[in-house]
Amino acid sequence: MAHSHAAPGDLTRNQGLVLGTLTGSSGPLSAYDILDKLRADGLRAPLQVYRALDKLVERGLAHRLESLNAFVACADEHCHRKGLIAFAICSDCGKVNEFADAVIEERLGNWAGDQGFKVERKTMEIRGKCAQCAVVA
Amino acid sequence: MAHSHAAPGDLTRNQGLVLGTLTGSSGPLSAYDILDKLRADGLRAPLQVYRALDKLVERGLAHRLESLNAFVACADEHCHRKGLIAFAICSDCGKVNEFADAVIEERLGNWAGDQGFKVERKTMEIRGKCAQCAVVA
DNA sequence: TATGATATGTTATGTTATTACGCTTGCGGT
DNA sequence: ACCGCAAGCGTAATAACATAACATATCATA
Repeated sequence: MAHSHAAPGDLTRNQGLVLGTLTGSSGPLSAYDILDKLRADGLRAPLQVYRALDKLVERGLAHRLESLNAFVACADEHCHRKGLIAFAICSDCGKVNEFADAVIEERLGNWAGDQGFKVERKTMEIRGKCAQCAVVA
Repeated sequence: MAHSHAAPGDLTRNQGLVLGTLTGSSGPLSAYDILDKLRADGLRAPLQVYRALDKLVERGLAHRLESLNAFVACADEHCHRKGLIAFAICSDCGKVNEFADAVIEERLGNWAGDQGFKVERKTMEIRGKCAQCAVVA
């Protein structure tokens, strides 16, 4: 399964804390942001956060935004998205919109097939102004 | 023009040195990799490299690979690609293949239009094994 | 020649991520 | 019950990536 969520009960303490922090945030958080929010819960070192994030990302419960060096909780709580996930990141308000597009994924698959390229991970991020922020500006 | 190359003569000394280093490399280089290669030419501080990279990226002569925190020279010397550029990065040999796909770009444009999202930058990177490395493995 | 825009050089600092090491916990096999 | 192993955890140190702040220099052009 490319993107299977699991019950929160499967999470370890640190993983649960980190996921909870991401879920409770309105925007992406860096690992150090998360660490700061979890000091009260006993976390002390970056590695504790990075290890939890690795597992969460591996299981599809969180995503890494490469262009931000930050993380978000997966917006899709019910596993509807199995494939490529794209992110639209507002450079004003910081909000992230997660979406999927089967056609894009197919084109990518075709290209890879033609080239003999064996895909392991895909990153797609667009930066700009969300509808709200575009109007204001 | 979204992606216009200019004559090398337009480049400053530092910009020329940095672009030359990227062009001479078979794979992506981090800013610090570049700095190390240019110490002999008198460069001493990361900022000198980052400033040159900023300009080169702005002019489309180089690209930043977000998922690697590294940079490559633009592979397209004659300005044929104006739009979204995607990168296929081999996790074995490190080589990067640059390509464009009009359909993907169109889908992205449609999505953005529907959402009222004003696109400023696009990042698309796929990680995996290139044809050569996939065979060997 | 004065002005402004762009580039440069240098030091210090901030931010993101990993290496290395050892201990603990849970669990299957004998 | 005991062993052995895999996964997780805690801590300290360090590596890798990036920017802030400030001073100086270069050059076109008004």
